[in-house]
Amino acid sequence: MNAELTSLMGGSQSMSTWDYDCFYASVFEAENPALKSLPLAVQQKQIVVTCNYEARRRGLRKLQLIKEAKRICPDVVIMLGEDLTKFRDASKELHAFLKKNTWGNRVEKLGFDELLNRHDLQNSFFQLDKFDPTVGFAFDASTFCGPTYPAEPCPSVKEDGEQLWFSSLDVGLRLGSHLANYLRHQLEQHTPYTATVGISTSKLLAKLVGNLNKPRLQTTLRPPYSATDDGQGGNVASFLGQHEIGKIPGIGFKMAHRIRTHILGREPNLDVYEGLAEEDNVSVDVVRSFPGMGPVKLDEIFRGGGWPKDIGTKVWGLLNGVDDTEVAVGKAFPSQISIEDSYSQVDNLQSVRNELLPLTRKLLRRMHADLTEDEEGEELTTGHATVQAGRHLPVKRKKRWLGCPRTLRLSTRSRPPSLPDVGHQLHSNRISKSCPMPRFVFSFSETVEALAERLVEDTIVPLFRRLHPDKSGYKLSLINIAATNMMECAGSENSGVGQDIGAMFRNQGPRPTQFSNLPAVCSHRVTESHFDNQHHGLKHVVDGEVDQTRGDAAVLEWTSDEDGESENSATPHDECTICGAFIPWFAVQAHSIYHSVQT
DNA sequence: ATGGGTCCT
DNA sequence: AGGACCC
Repeated sequence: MNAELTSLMGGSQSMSTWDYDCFYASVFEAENPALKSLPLAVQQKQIVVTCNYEARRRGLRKLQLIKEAKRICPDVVIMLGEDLTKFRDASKELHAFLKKNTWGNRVEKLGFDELLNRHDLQNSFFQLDKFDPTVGFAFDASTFCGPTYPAEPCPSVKEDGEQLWFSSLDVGLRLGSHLANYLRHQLEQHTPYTATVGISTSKLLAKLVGNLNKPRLQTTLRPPYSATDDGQGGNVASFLGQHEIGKIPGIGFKMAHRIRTHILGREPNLDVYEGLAEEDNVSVDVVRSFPGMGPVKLDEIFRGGGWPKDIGTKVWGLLNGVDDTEVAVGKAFPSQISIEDSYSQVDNLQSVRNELLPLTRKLLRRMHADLTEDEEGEELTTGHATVQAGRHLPVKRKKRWLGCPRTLRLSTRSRPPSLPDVGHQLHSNRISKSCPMPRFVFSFSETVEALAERLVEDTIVPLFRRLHPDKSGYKLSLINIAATNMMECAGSENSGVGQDIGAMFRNQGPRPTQFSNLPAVCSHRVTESHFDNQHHGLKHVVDGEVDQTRGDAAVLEWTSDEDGESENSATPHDECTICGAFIPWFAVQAHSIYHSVQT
C-alpha cells in the first residue's frame, strides 16, 4: 500500500463501534417484553438515566429529573436501576457475542453499552469462525450496506461504467458495512438486544458516524476521506467540521470550555440546566480555520491545565480527523472494581459504618465474580457455580484468582454548602485514601459476610479516619470503595492468542448463560456458488486494476500480501488451484485454511 | 446528576 | 492522590 493510503487508513482497514440501544431500558424489556410498548424510564436516585424510544417519543430524555419525567409523561413506567449487576451481566453477554465473531480478540469495551470491533477482513470475509471454515455469509460488494455519510456518493467518485475503480479504503469500508450488517442481524436473531453501529477507519470517526442513524441502524463514513485532486474536500473534513467541539470524543468539558473561551473572546454562557447556549456553540470548522490555530496555539490554550504534554498535537489531530489509537485487545478482567452509593447526608461514624458494610459485601462479591475462575478455566458465574448444565450433582470446584488488586481505595464526596453552584462541573469534590489490599480478602474458605466485616473494621474504617480526621463536620454525599492496581496472577494469561484460543474451545460446549444456544455466526455454508457470489460482488475491483486473463492456476502463490496491503502489487486476486474460485487478496489466507481443514 | 470505568500527571 | 476523559 502506498504511503498516502496507509496514512489515510491508519493502516487499519475498518472498524465498527457498537452502541446498544437504550441499554438499561432494553435489559428490563428483555426481562419483561410487555414493557416494550410502554414508556419506560430507568431511575437512579433522582434522575432518569435512560429511557426507551416510546418514552423519548413522549418527550422524556436521559438525565432528566424524575419529577420532570412524571410531569411530562404521567403514565411512565419507572424501573430502579441503581444496582448494576443485571446490566453488567447483559454487557458481558453482548461482549462475548462480538468477541466470538472477531479475530484476534480485537474488541474493546468503552462502557457497558459500547464496544469497538476491529474488522479483520483477511480472515472474516470467508471465514468468520476461527475454527469452522464453513461459516461465512454472502453479500454484494458493489454497494455499501445500510445508510452512509454522505447518503450518496460524491460526484468525483461517481461510478462510471468501465472505469470503475475502488480504492483499498473503499473496499475495506464496503466489506466492513456488510460485516456489520450481518452481525447486527445475528445479534437481533439470537439476543433480545439491538445495536446502532458506526463503520469507519478510526475510533473517532466510527463513533461519530454511528450517531447518525439511531436506533437499530448503521452508518458508514464513505470515501474519499481526504481532499481529491479535483479540489473536492474529503468526507472526513465535511463530516467533522459541523460538530460542536465538545461533541468530539477526547475533547471533554474542560478543554471545550477553554477552546470556546478563546474563540469567542469571552466566557461562554453556561445555563444551569440547558448547558451551552446556542449562540455559544463553536464548531470544529470554526476552530480549525481560526487565525493562528494549530497544535502550538492549542498547547497555549490548554497551558496550566495539567493535561498531557502532547495535548495540542493530539487535539489538532482530532479536529482534522486523525486518530491513530489502536483497537485494544479485550482484557480478561477489569483493571479496577469499584462500588459506590450516594446519600443525602452521612455525617457520623456509625452511619458511615452502616453504609460501608453493604458496599464492602458488594465489592467482595464482584471481586469473586470478575476476578476468579475455576481450575478447568471456566469463568464462574455467581450463584451458578455449583450447578452444571445437564447434571444435578453439586460440583465442588476449586477457584483461583485471575487478577489480584493490590490496593484498596476509599473515596468520599462532601456535600457542598447548599449554594446552587452554576459551575458545578468545575470541581469534582472527591477525595480519597488508599492502602494495601489485605491478603485475607483472597481467602476462599471464609464467607463473604465474615470477610466484609473484618475488612470494614480492620482496614476501611482506619482509612476513613485518615480521610476525615475530624470527628464530625463532614457531610458525605457519596462513598466509594475500590479495588485497584490490579495485578495479573501467576498462571493466568490475561490477553493474547493463548487465552483467546482457550476461550474458543470452551465456547464449543454448553454455556450456562442466557444465550447459551447462540452460534458464533449463522450456518451459511461456503459453497461453490457462494464463491461465485463473492466473486461477482468484487469483479469491479479486479476489472479496474489488473489483467484478469492471467488466471495461471498452476503458479498460484499464497505467500505474498500477508498484511492485505496488496493494492499496488500484481496479485490482488487469484484463482485457487484446488477449487478454481477467484479469491480476493484479503481472503486468501482464510481460503487456504478452508482447504487445509477440509476432508 | 448516577454508578460506574479509562488513562495520565 | 487527584484530575481529565468516557459511557
